[in-house]
Amino acid sequence: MDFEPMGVAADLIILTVRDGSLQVLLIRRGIAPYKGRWALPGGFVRPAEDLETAARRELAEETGLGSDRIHLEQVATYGQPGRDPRGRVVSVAYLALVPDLPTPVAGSDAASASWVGVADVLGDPKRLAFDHHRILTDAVERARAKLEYSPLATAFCADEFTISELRGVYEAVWGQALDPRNFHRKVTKTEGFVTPTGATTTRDGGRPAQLFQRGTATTLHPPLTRA
Amino acid sequence: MDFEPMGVAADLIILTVRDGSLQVLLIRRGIAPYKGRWALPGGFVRPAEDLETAARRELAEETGLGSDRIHLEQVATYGQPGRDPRGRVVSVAYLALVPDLPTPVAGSDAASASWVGVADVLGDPKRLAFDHHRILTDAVERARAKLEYSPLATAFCADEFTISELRGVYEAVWGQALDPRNFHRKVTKTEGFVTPTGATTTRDGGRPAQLFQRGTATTLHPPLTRA
DNA sequence: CCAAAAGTGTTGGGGCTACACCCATGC
DNA sequence: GCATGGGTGTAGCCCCAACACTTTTGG
Repeated sequence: MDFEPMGVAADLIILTVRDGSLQVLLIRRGIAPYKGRWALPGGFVRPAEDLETAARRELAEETGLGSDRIHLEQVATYGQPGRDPRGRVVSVAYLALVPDLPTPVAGSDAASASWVGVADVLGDPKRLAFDHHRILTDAVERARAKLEYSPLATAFCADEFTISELRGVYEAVWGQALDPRNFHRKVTKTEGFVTPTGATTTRDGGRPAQLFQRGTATTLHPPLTRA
Repeated sequence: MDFEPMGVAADLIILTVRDGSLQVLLIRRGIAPYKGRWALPGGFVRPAEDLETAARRELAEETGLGSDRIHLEQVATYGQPGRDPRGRVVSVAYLALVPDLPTPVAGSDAASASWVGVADVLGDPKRLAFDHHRILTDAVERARAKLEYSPLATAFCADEFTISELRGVYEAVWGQALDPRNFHRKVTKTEGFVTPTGATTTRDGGRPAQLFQRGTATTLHPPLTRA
């Protein structure tokens, strides 16, 4: 075997919807390089550890969540020579979608981790360390695209949610208002997207709304459409 | 920096359409492990080399094509401990789509490289070395999905092609017959999918067919649909 | 002339957008 | 009662699958 050894890291793009906007969990770097700049959480993959296991471990460290039920998927791998000034590091990016957490960034080991609006970060290419702006761009586009043809938006919701809360997720991620009536019909008619629990809530005001859980579908036929 | 060094490889899934079926380029391994078994072509990323550059280099070695004009995209990264018995190797998989090459597997350095029907290989999970069956499965599904919403099918065609040749690509990749008349209308009406060259050919028999080139679109609105 | 493939026209049905309208709650 | 959001009905439009039909070649 004749290869140059490299560092392999798992970096996380942890997205949530809070206060009607899409937000990403960032940490402020305490050490060089890029000391004081914002960065995506992440760390090196351990010798006997699977890539996804490493990503779940980092996720648990950052959010304090036993992360089995959190949606996590690989996005892409970034390996430009020079992307990390300390040496040759290849980074595998994982996208995590989490519900609005009651405890904001609990057991985090990073001194300062916080939720930041995605629109703000994407608007300033110099805000993030390394090539993390590029990674975030790719991950957010992946999330936006997947809302169209998968039931993934439910990953942003609590166990039980109303249709209008689900619509709020779409509106935050896509940055676009949707017709509440047509959205309601489309979601409830699509086989396996959501299943009613029988309960209702008035937490959104107005007439009581039915509560739903995630369904069993993995793809949406037909898809929802942006713009 | 406190990390365990790992080998990073770029593996290739090179697909083409020949004789009406989707085929993949495989090499027969001359050395252990998995000696004598079929495998995807690939190799280690060099110290100062970008991941995609490594993939293009391997592609050129296997196909003999100056590969600038070949479609190449990253699919996913595989890093299970134990996936390579020789040590910890993380493999970044790249999907390449090539036209039916006049010279079958020219400048290949591997003793025996050949085109194999994808359906055959996918039907037998033990045919390929390492976790390459899994990698191939993922890459083929990616290709099938992308034909729906991108003009990527043209990557399988020569510089000039007829609509029915393009339809043949769809039928081979999706394993499904399409209506020639509706397909023709859909493709030619979709802005930027194909542009007519003005020339015609009778190489497919029957009435002369117009020749087309790839257009400039990157996504198809509306998409073509399977099943 | 006939076979074969290219390409156009047409029609009926399904789904979707846009909006009118009614329902059930809190205050 | 009135504001607020939940949910249903429906009309018109567009798209699209299905298929009849015409065109242009080779043999």
